[in-house]
Amino acid sequence: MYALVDAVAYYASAEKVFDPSIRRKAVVVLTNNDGCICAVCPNARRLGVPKFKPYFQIKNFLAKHNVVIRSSNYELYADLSDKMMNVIGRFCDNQYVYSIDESFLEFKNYNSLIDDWHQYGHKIRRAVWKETRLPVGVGFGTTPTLAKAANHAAKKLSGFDGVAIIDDDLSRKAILSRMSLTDVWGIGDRLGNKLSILGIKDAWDLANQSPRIMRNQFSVLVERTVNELNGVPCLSWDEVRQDKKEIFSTRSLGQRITDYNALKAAITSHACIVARKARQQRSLIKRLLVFASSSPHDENYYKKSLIYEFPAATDNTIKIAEAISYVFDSIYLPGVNFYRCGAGAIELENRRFYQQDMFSVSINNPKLMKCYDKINKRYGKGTVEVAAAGQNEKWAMRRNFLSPSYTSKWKDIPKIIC
DNA sequence: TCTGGGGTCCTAGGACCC
DNA sequence: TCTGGGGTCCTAGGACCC
Repeated sequence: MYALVDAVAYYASAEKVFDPSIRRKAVVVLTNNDGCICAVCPNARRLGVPKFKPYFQIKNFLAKHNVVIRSSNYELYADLSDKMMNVIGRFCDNQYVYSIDESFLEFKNYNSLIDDWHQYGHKIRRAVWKETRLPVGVGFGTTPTLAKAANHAAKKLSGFDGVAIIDDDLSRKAILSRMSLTDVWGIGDRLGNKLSILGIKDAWDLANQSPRIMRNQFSVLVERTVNELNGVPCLSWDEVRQDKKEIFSTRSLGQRITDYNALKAAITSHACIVARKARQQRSLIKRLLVFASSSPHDENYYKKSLIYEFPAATDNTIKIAEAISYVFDSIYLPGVNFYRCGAGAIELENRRFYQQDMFSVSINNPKLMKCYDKINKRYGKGTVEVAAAGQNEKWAMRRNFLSPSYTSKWKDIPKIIC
């Protein structure tokens, strides 16, 4: 048995944790630079607030309905996510944290222990609420895709109370026949359209297609989805939680940059984030893509990217920052209003199979990086930083509706006044 | 005044080589 | 009359997810 547990409108719910005054209100959270709406709490959803619409286009509507607006507070969300994941992880054999608010659970040795999955789901929900004040939905299924479907039902379909289970044909049909194609994990707008042209109307229809034909007409991915919808596991636990093949860090800049040093610092700090993420999954970076561009909405759209190949794959932040200085001059162009930039590891190697560089004196020093990560974990991000990543915040993102970092900054710790 | 997210994976097509 | 291979690498763009 698998489960998918995720938070209801996570960012919006996270904003409500330390601010009970907005718990019953309609709340939305904006993306970086307050660009688009990226989280809509149930109350706001009822008003019809759409997800991923540019904020400035819907500003008046939100004001009219007294919707509470918040900028993304990643420090807060990341910290609450850790707490939430810790609670959830206690309830299963294996947990795979799939995104900031979702985790897959695997139950190997529980089948004989649990006679009522519905109750068990509520146990998880209650524990998470009690310890973090975050509302979660729990979906159980015999494959990861069915667990996802059950999770959808738990949160979005009437008649469910935050928990849903797909463990036999009856429950499978009952839920899938009420789900649209694009509610199925792996089916987006495009595939949804193409499938509906073939007369496939909902998730249940899709489940009843021949996997072979789906493979021929579309791809092996759709075939896999069909199989999974029928309870045939195709995504093994290891496949669900494979290491990333690419790791990117990119961002739109709070304000446009023309300055050489400012852009260089911004890109360097992205590269350092990539390095940190690579270390987390024990990968080394062989090739790093570096890019910067103006806004695609501007005239004279400028975009330049370069690939730096390391002689020997590395996860060393210092070497990676160094690489930026090698390529930066070929990316920067005076006079361009840079709007986006970033870096991405596009070829990763497993550290276990590390090939040492015969000609390099300094080998990868895992101790240094371990220490570096530990300090930053203990004392907060940015405590130790490569100087080239810069201290100046000129390019920091725009966050006009930022809530306090209640759990990660001393000055923001909530005070209880009696 | 001006505003338009971020991450990952996959594939088609072009360039180049032998 | 018409015909012309196969592999690798790179890039841009598509698709999907949250």
